[in-house]
Amino acid sequence: MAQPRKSHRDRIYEDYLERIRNGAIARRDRLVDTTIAAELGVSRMPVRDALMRLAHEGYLTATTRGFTLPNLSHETVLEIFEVRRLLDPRAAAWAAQSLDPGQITALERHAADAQAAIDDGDYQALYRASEAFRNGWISAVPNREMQSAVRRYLSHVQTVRMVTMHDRRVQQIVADGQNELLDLFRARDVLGAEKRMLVFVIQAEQSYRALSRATDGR
Amino acid sequence: MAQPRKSHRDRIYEDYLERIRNGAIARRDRLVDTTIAAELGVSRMPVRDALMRLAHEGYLTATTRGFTLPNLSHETVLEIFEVRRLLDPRAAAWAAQSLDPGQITALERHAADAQAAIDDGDYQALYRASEAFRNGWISAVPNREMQSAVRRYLSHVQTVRMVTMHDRRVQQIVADGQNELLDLFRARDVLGAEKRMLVFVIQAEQSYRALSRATDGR
DNA sequence: AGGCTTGAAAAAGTATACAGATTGTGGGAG
DNA sequence: CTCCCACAATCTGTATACTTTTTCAAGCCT
Repeated sequence: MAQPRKSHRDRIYEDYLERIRNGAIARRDRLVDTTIAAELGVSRMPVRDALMRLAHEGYLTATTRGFTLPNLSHETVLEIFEVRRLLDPRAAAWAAQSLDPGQITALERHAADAQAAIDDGDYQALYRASEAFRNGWISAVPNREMQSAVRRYLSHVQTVRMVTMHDRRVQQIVADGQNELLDLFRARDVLGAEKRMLVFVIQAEQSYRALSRATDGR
Repeated sequence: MAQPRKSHRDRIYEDYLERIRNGAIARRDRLVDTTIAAELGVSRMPVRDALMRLAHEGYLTATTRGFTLPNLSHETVLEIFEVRRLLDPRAAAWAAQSLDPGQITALERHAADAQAAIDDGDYQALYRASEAFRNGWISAVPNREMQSAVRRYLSHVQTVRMVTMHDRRVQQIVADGQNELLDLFRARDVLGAEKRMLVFVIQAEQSYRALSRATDGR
């Protein structure tokens, strides 16, 4: 165990970041410091600090009426895709070089969870499993700066999932991508993983473009 | 003019970010909220919020005794170089496509300032001119996400400058890089600018490796 | 009836106070 | 003279209170 010497602020920050990760915060939820403070039995201040930090890091957006999940515009989503096309493949290459057997076992479990969720048609579980898979390989990136640069686009990944993951073809793309990446990770195929991750990001962008056009003409 | 409707917090944030940019904060300075608050005639809170935000964004580090400029470890500097090798060239390509004549004129002025500073041996002026040049072309990047991703590594750039810029050969590399980039920007040579920026980042890394090894065995 | 005004409610911003933690220093014991 | 300890100074973390801004809607005017 790490030192339990942590401020309320940091605990709340980590708690809510985790909630955002695993989809426990709904898009309509409005997070208000006084409300959360009352629930936790602390004052506004540490809650406020945590929420403002999450907002500055892009995981939430501050409105005049509480914090909510960010509503990335269509343009912003496309802009972030360009950044991710540069970063994610290299990060995956690092992961391929560094993942240990235990971490690969964990990824296999997440991939199996994702497949099961697809079979059950359980979107919520599919989101969680996809996020766990992504979080898993990112954790193995030894370059800490690369790691945090890649992590930063969590909201983007979630937005894209929200738009695309209901589609059966997309679900297949995700399952195939996870399985092929797993093979490359097991083989420590650095260049293969880099290339496959680039393909995966491009596929995600194509799916997003196709499905966002179909559903909503922003 | 934009609306003057801004919180103290945001004004202080921008003010101190600007000070960090143009080198007005020395490495030994310790920024303490109560002190700054007293100078500005406000309470700790907005100052504290601004400083904590700057710290979370990597522009400062929080110590147990005030905020200071970050002391990036040798390893961190090298890790960030890898990220910048991916991002900076693409950002420069975007800039080449988008810079308008007025912006190019501004860049020419900054490059001239840099050359003058080199001739005078005025490091402080050279830092400022280099930062202004960098800030100038980054501002022209139309992809806002790319822009903020690249801006984020300000402290890295400053750290590298601090270690390398006293060297005559490095000064020549900087001057050459600025002039050649300017030519490419003027010609709207997107691919040329991308490639030249990659060369520039690699040169910076090589200079850093050589000079940090020479001066300090971290 | 429709548009505008106004005021109460909600939440963010700021101020102040105090508690907890850390650092540095001076004095005493050996 | 040196080492250790305790205490004061300093700064961060949290609590609470007050102020300002924004929103929303009821009611007024035309």
